[in-house]
Amino acid sequence: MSDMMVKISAGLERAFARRGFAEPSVEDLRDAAGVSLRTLYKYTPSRSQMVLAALEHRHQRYLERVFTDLPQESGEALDTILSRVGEWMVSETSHGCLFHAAVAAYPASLPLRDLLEGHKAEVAKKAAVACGIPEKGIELLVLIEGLTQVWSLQGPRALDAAKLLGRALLDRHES
Amino acid sequence: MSDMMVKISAGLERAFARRGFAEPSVEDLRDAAGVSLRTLYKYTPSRSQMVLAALEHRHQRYLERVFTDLPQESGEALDTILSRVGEWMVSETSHGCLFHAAVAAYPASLPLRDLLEGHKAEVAKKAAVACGIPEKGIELLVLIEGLTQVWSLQGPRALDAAKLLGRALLDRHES
DNA sequence: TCCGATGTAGAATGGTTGCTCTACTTGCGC
DNA sequence: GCGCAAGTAGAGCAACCATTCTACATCGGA
Repeated sequence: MSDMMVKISAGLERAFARRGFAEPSVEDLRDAAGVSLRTLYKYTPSRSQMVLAALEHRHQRYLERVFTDLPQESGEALDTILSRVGEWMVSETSHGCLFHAAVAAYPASLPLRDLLEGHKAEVAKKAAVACGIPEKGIELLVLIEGLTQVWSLQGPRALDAAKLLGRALLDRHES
Repeated sequence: MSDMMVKISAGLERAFARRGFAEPSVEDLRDAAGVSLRTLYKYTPSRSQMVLAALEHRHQRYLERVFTDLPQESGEALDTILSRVGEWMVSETSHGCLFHAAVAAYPASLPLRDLLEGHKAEVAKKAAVACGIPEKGIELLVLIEGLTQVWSLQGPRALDAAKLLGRALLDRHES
C-alpha cells in the first residue's frame, strides 16, 4: 500500500472516530486526510469507500496494539488483553467499537458487514489462542465486546468487571 | 403522552432501527411515522428530536420485554434475562444496541449521551436486583452488552457463551 | 529540456436535505 | 350550523452535499 493511501486512511479513521459517520462531510474528510479533494477521490472514489479505508486502517492498528507481546500464562494473557483494550479506549477516546458504529450507520452495506465479521473473527481467534483456550473464542469475544461498550459508560470499573468475569471463566475451565 | 406522540415515536424507532441513523431522510421518517410532515414537526421539531423520541420509545419497550416476570432464583433469573436479550435481538433484527449506534452516529450530542447513560444504568440496576447481586451490576452489564454485540455475529452461540460466563460469575460469588 | 505522472486549489453542478408555508379537510363541543 | 383545534397533502426554499472539472504546480527520468 502506498504512502499516500496510508496517510489518507489514517486521516479518515481519525475523522470518523472523532465525529461519527453521519456528521462529517467529504470536505471535512479532505481536511482530516490533509490532501486535495481530487487526490482523496483518486484513492477512495466515493464516500462509502472512505469509510472502508478508515476501518481497514483501524483493523491493523487494533490488532497490533492489543495482541503483540502477550505473556505466556493464560490468566496473565487475558488480563493483558483486557487492559490493552481499556488503554485503547482511552487513547482513542472512542465510544464503543467503530466497526459496529459503521454497520449501525449503514446497515444496508454488505462490504461493511463483511469487514466487521472479519475483524471480530480475527479478534476472537487471536484472543483464544493467546489464552490457550481455542474453543472459547466466543466467550472471550463477549468479554471484549462487553468491556468495549461498558468502558465508555463506567471507565476503568468496566475493566475490573471484565477481568473478574475472565478469571471466573478460566477457573471453571481448569477444574 | 398523547396517542399521536406514541404513534410517531414507534414509527421513528422502527425506521432508525431498520435503516440506521445516517440514511433515512426526514421524508422517509414521515412515511415511517405515518403522519404528515407538518404533524411530525409539531411533535418532534427537528431531526435530532426525532432521534430522541425514537430512543425513548425503545427504552420503554426494552425494559418491559426483558425485565418483567423474572424467576426468583438467581441463576434462573440471569439465564432468563440473557435469553430475553437474545429474543429481542431476533425480533428486532437489530445490529447491536440502538443507543450506542445513535451516540456513535452523533458523538457531539449531549442529550443523546445522557439518554444512553440513563438507559444502561437502569438495565444494570434491574439486572443486578433480579439476580440478587446488587453490587455486581457492572459485571452483568458487561455480559448483556457483550451478548448484544456478539449476537449479530454469532447468533445463538453468543447466548450460550454469555450464559456460561454468567454461571461462572454466580458460582464464584457464592463460594 | 521536455514529458508525463502526481499532486494542489477550488469553482461548478446537479441532486438532496431539513424545514417552512399555504391551502384544504375533518371531527367535535356549543 | 359555526368555530376552532388538529390533522393531511404537498409545493417551495435556501443550504448543503457528493462528485466532477478546470487550471495550475512540482518533479524525477529520458
